[in-house]
Amino acid sequence: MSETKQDRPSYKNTLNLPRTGFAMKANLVQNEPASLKRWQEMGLYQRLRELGKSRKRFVFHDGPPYANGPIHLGHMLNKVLKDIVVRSRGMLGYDVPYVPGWDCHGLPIEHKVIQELGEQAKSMPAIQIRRKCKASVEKYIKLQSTQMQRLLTLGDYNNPYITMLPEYEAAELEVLANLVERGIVYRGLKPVHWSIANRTALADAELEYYDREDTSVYVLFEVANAPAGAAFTHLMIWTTTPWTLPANLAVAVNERYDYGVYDIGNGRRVVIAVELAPRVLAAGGHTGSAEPVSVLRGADLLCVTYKHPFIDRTGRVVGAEYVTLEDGTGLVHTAPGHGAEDYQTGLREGLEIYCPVKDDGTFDDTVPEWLRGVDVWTANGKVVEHLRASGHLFHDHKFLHSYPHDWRGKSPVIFRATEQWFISVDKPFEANCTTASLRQRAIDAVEKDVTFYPGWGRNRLRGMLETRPDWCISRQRSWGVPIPAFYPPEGVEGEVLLTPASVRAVAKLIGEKGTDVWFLSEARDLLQYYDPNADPDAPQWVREALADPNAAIRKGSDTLDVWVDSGSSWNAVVRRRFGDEAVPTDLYIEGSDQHRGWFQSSLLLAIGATARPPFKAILTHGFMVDRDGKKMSKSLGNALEVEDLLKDFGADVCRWWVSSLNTDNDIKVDLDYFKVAGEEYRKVRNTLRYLLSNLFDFDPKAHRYTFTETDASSIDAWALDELNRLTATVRSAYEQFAFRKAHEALFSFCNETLSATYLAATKDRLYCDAADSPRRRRTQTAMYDIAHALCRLVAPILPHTADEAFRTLIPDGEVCVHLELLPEQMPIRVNGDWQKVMAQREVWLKAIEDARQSMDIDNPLDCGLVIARTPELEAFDRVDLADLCGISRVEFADDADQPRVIDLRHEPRCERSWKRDGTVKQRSDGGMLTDRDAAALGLA
RNA sequence: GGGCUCGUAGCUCAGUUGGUCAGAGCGCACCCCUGAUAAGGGUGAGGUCGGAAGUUCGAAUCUUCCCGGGCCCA
Repeated sequence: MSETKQDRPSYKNTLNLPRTGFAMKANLVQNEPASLKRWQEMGLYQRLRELGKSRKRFVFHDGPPYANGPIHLGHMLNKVLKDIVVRSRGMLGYDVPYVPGWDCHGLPIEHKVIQELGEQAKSMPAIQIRRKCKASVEKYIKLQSTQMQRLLTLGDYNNPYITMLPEYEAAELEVLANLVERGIVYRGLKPVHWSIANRTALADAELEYYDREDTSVYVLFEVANAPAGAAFTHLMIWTTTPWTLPANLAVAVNERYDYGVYDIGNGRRVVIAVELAPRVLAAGGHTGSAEPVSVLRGADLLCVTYKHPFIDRTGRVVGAEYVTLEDGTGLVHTAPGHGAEDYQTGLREGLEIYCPVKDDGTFDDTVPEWLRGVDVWTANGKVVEHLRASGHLFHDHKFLHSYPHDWRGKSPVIFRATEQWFISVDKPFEANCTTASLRQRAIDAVEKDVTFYPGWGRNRLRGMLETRPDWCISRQRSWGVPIPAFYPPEGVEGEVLLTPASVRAVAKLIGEKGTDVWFLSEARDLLQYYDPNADPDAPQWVREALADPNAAIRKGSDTLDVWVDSGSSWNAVVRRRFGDEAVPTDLYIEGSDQHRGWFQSSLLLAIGATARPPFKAILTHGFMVDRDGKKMSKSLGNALEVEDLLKDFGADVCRWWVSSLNTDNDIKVDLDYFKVAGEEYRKVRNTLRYLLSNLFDFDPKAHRYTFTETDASSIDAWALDELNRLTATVRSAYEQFAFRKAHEALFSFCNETLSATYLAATKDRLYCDAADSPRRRRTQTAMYDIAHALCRLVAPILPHTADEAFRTLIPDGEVCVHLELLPEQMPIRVNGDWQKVMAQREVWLKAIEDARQSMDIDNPLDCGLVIARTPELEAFDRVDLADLCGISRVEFADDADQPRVIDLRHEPRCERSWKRDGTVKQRSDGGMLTDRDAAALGLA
């Protein structure tokens, strides 16, 4: 035990120890903004567009987030995924323009602005509200843009698309004009929440629910025409809104329920759902038997018709799934003009969407005399009394229920059918030499022309298309793109003006002045580009009215559903910026909720306008849930903030986390997962750092080693072959948008192939060989190529770290890894038996571990290994094999069926390399050295 | 209530058309190194594949039902 460091020469400073300026600690939070700034200053996005001029284009189109707050985790996931696509496709050799966009119009923003304004909003003209909305949107676009760029996403942030800019709005109206030209835009009735006080439609977000006392009534409808042998005379319905009874056109039943016939006296046999009958009969004070005379299925009632209790008309029984046994009688009063479900039923059954209530809440002249001009609240009482008097009322009672109120006026709202604009999904139109409906064309496209990632997206989108109703595209709002419709002057009969030519004329004006012009100008001025004489579709009144300077043409006050805004982006952005051939776009990426939202609105508008889908492929990702799989929300307190994550971990760690996910379904989020991602990131970073640090004295121009046939069995050839495998895996993963696969391969390569195997095995030669030894230079050559390739392979995921490492590897000042392409396969000859050797290594390591336990050896360098002599193994360098096991030497033996570990502690130990390889002896400087170390020092 | 979808070791995930498929990494435990050091290496322990029934010679993998999530509707 005399080998103490004190009395022996120290060789540490004769070693080629690693050194590098690439810090172990990433300091992402400080350093990433510097990368961002560097890329901005060098015009990285523009330079990539320049490089891309000669390349095939891959058009990826961004779905616009809503500009109404800071970005959240969902945005982070979405934007990072998109950025990995953009960067990886670019490095695969495509030209990938990326134009980020923002969705600006719509109720949530208007709602928030109005709420902030408070009382004064009521008296404010639309144009003022719009200006406030615009300011709010601009604020959030700025914020979100900064945050997205902080996530190191690359795009045309200097020239994004913004749906409230005139050029966008004009392009959107062009799409509308095309749909009008197809003949599939029409005006029809639809019930909406209606504020009588404000004479306006309200959206769900504008409702507040308060308790209200109303009268609920059980009403008898006399059967007009029942199936032969039917034992009933009346149907009993229940409603809490007696004022809607004048609009009753049907009674809905659930076909699967049992309905009983009950004798309630005076020859009346009434139908009530069996399950509800006892309650109903008791409530009505019925004293007779509660046993049904007979029982039938809901389906058996479908052909029944009945007489309206106070209007001369018959209604009929229809089936509806929404009929439940919670309240009422199991027979639901249906007024298609006064209820959402009733409306759907009405559409399906071909009923009139009948609404006798005017915008001031009073009845029109289509109702009986005694109700005309009466407001609905007064009508409630009148209807009840009328029913009572005529013997149609079985029971009535006051009750308290939660009822929607206008959040501004606090007054109760009603459901009222109003005129709205629709896009028909079932009306066939001519295009591409075929006649088919929008629905059919969309389904065909989904079946044949669109690729879905994951595949089940196709089923989902198709299912939604199959069942969706006509698209109601009008909203009674201020903050949106106006529907450019014109109505004849008061007192003049005539159809509304909305023709392809008129829409295009207004689109031209809006393209110049923006949609504010609609709210600021007279109808006549809005039509300045419109020539009715050149428009064969122009209604007659338009020609006359435009010719008469005194005619007061009225402009419409509806705006377009915001989904028409974003759904037009394939035209407003892709086609306008990149030309006709850029549509269909190669890829859309959004959360799976967009099967109903943007994917569908884009698909319908593009097919309606061009008869082609807007995209070739759709990639969807799931939603964030917490670690228990529950929905994330601020109110539950389980939401993480993007700002915090960026501050605590940095963008590259967040991106590394995103790339680790299986994004097909729900995505669990928890702070701990970011810590794990941080650990993995450090591993990757350290691996890169170690590669770089061992290249400190390597100049590829001067020192590159040329591999030959004889190097095929070297561990360096093995490592380069592994790099080729990695390259193939990662390229393929990027091509298939399988980022998790790329992530896994990259991590495994850094962690196992490099850190635990190759770098551990080559450490000795890098440190102890003569700096210029061919063996060392060969390893450095391999490591250089590996580092160079690895930087590029991780660049789409870790843009900052990859560039930092790349710039360390090539200390030129000018390079940027994001201007490079992904590596290709390198020509390298490798001994195919390496795979077997690596499998054997597992066995050897196990044997060594066992021996260290049984022989009480601490340091593996005190071990040698005897292994079977086979022609296969003898092709390999025994030093390589020993280094792979971290031991001093390997010997072959004919009798070594099982690997045999030998204790070398009795042999001399090299004071420089710490190996006991059998060549250690005292050298001319007095030190104990191996032959290799002596040679490295030039000693005899 | 309906459509689509998910539920594999503590965690994140692989598991093609049913037959060594019960796997990987992380984490954890133990050990080593101290010339990648707020680093590095080795070994090991963990799961009746959400539950039940069924089809089959054989199922994590097919069918049905149930339980628990998610998105979108109602």
